[in-house]
Amino acid sequence: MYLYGMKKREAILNAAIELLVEKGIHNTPMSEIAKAAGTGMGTIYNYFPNKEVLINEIYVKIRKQEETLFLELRTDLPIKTQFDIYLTAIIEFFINHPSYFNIIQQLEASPIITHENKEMGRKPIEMMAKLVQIAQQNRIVKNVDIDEILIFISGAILSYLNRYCTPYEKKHSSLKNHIRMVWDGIKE
Amino acid sequence: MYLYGMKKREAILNAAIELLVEKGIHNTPMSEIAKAAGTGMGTIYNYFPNKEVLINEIYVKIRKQEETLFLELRTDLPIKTQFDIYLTAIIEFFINHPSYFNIIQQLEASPIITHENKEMGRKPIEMMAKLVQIAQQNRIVKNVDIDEILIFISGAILSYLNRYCTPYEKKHSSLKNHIRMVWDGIKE
Amino acid sequence: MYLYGMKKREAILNAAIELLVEKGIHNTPMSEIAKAAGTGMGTIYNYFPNKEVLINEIYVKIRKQEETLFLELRTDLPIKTQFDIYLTAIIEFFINHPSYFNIIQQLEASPIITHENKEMGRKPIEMMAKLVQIAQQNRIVKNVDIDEILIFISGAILSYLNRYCTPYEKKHSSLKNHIRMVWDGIKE
Amino acid sequence: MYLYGMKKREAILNAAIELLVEKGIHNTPMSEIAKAAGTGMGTIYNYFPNKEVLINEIYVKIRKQEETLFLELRTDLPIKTQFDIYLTAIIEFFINHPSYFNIIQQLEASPIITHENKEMGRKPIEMMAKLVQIAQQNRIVKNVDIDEILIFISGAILSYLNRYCTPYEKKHSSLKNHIRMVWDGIKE
DNA sequence: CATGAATGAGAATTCATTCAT
DNA sequence: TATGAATGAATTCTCATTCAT
Repeated sequence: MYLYGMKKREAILNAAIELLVEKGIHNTPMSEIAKAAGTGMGTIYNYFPNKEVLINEIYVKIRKQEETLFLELRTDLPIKTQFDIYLTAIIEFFINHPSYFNIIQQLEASPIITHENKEMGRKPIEMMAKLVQIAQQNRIVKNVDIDEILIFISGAILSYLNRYCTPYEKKHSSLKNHIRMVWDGIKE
Repeated sequence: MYLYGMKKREAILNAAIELLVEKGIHNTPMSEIAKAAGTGMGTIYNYFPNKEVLINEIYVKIRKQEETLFLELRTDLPIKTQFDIYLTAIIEFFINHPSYFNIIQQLEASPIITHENKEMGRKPIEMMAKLVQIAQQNRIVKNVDIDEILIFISGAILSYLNRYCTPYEKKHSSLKNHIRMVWDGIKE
Repeated sequence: MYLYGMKKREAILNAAIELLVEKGIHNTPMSEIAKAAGTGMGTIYNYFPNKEVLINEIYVKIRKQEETLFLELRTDLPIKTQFDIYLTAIIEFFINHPSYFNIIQQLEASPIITHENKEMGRKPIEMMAKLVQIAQQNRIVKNVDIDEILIFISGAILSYLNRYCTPYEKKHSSLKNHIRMVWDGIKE
Repeated sequence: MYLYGMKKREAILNAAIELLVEKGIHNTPMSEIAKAAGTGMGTIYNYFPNKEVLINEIYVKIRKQEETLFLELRTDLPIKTQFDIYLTAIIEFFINHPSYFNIIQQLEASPIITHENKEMGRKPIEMMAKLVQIAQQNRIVKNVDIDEILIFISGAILSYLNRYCTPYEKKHSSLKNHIRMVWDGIKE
């Protein structure tokens, strides 16, 4: 059956995600992932050749989900509105999956994730790139190198989530204020 | 000698920093740190009770240096100028010590650094907090919760450095543009 | 197999016993135990979480075997006869397993064995306690606090074995004489 | 001066004794002994070539003190009285120095103490041997191989002290009862 | 003689990965 | 396929001993 193993595979990935958040990559042995996933240790190796690949797949899995948030631009809406929608969506995505954010943070800094996958992880921003480009053409956004603008935006997203998703830090900043600051930063 | 051990201690910390950047925390055995520092393995344990403490001290060491950048506000200068100075200084500090930035990134996400030290690491931003407060009183900066503004600013700094200091990514964004965007984001 | 691991577990315990006698606890690395048991180092840790537990289990194993010597009193026999049987049995048990006695001696004085296990190690003497109690009721044994009598008896056993099982000391004292002295010591 | 170092030497031995009781031989590093003795680590090695020798000297030191208890027989007294005096003296010696007993117990089972020193440790019993011999000649004590009798006696002493000096065990057995049992055991 | 920092051999322990069942 | 016991290389950490001061 072409779906063979899909259940187990998912179970392993999900168990791994949970444990990675809880204990960090290097304190999460494969044996514990197996136990949490309800499989045997050897089974993991039927799906993933080694731990590195497993971790990379987690990274990719999250990035893929992130991508699905922005399949196409809503060209029928004003640019500013699209911008708001985009930022709100991505931030809410991680707020709803705080473990995803935690994992991404851990992995982004880790040498385990291949350069290739890290590059691929930046894809979701391409949609934003298009949006910014259009905005620049309409002279709504500063005429600055687009990469610089994207860096600026992603930094803002990151720092917001960083505070929001970190334990010990419970003050819920206003998302609207934050998005407004970002917009004011980039707008013409 | 009253400077007992300062030489060895420093040698160990510096060797560790270099290796941490090169290979990541968990691929850097204590034995290699010792070798790189030109000491015996046991010597490390004369200065640091275990690896965790050593790593934490590296984190603290960097944060302490960061702190020295902002001992006092230059109240004789216009706020906007102070703001530029501050941001430029912090960003240039890390640009001049790219390994420091790399380390901080690795460690900020790591469960090895104690909560206490992470808190302490946020001190440098307190100077900025004062500046923002004054700016708000003068209605130069948006009347938004000060924490939100600081998050916004630090996010911008982070993302800029992230691009700048990451290997594989050599396009040097314009610092001026970046700072301008930050300012436009927060200004009234 | 429902006997999972019994083979390896036993092999490890037995190898450890042999080495402990030969070289003492602190001169017996886990790696050597593994080699002697014909397993890999890691295997030991599949059965015993650490060295301390392994050592404790050896202690318990021996004490458990000792216990089986005295499952029930032979109430059909005269008390004095039972007394002889008991003492002879326990002394012969250790004479037949001189390494067990050596181990017990080493471990009894060691802070590695938990208080709980040490307590449990005194169980075998409880059978003797019953016997003494009956003897006292029949006014065959001195009317002295039973614990004192048991201490006296176990001391006698210990010292006999100590001489008998110690290397360098080959003079075989007469067991009968020894038991008679013990009896004379406690009899009314 | 011929007393050179006597102070330091004693300080080291005493500190070591204290620590050995508290933590066991193998959990007492030389560095801690030095600290407790108020000397530098290197100083220890001016008095004792290595740890083994230091430990052996502790053993010898205690045994020597034990010896001084019985410099000569009190031939003016009845044998039974001498016997009582002897046993009481030795038991009270260790009751007054419980750490000595603990050390002796630890060391007797340890391969660190040389065979030579262990043999020497049995000297104190020679006085008792003489006493027993005389008693046998007077047909007061059983005509059994003298070594067997000595083993019996020392076992009784040991077990009494064992209970008395062990932590967790606070019931104070009556010394008189114990000595009476020993006597009854050996008397004709 | 006194000191204690430096050393590195050696010990315990972990864990990714394999492979027989 | 699924399993998990077995494995040993790799890692952290300890501590007896040395030696320059």
